[in-house]
Amino acid sequence: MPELPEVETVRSGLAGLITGRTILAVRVLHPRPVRRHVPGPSDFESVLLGRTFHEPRRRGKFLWLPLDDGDAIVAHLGMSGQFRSDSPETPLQANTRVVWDLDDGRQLRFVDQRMFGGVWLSPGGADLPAEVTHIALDPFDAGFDPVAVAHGIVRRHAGIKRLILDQTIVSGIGNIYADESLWRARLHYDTPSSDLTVRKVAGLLRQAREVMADSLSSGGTSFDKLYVDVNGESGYHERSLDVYGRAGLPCRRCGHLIVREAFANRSSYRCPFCQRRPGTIVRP
DNA sequence: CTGTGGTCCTGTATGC
DNA sequence: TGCATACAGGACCACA
Repeated sequence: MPELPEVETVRSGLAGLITGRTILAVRVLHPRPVRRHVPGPSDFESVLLGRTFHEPRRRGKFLWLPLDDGDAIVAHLGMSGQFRSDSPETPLQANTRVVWDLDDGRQLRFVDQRMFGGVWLSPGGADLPAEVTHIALDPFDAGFDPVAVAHGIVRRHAGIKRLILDQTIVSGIGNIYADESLWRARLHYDTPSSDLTVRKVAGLLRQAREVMADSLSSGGTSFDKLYVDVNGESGYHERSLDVYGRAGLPCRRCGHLIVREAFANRSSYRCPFCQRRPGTIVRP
């Protein structure tokens, strides 16, 4: 479940491991994770040889690894993707999909159980890959303007959670941080965006930035071995989540029991008191 | 253009 | 015990 804080943790970890390193060999162990590399798996193995990494970059949940000639390797972790740095003597982890041999004698490995993620070459993509241009700025970007984004959101007509999950409106937010942000802003996930004020939506976006910053400071959220950093270490932020995954447990604000509801093919968690369904009348 | 729902994947947990 | 089903969900795409 890598969202922005987890992807940023991976990016900064990669920065110290691959920046300035040259690729000596590439092995693709499963074709699916390179499905977006149109020339195919064997081309991916040959076309990268001899190129050198610059510092990895990120927008929302997309990563890219600029190369010294102006191209870039684009990477998305999907649901379960991991980058690992290992000695070549270390046996390959289960579900290892792509391996790069680097000129410092280490291996970079892309491991992905469910294979929703992938890696591919983006010609000329060092500055901003074409495959990432449709992704909106994330709340950590210096150019991110919560009020401007909020104006766009209140002009739309969908449930607020759907819109903050839309990576072309604001990027980096996934199911966990959407629920956490909505809890902090005391909003029901299905509140029609057109019923909200710009001020309220801008506040929600600032909450999203805060909750993701809190998570980033502790290395990202993880529940299991599906998200780990480049050294295989889990983050510990799950202890401080307020609603996500807490069905049946008391709301930390008011004590009402958190509920889990199906929404848009996924789960949503909310406090039935702090985050009432829009239009619900509550008598004192 | 906007909104909605289905699909891809595999490992783990749960139910009968 | 064993098999079947549900579930996890980010990005993309088809369709109304």
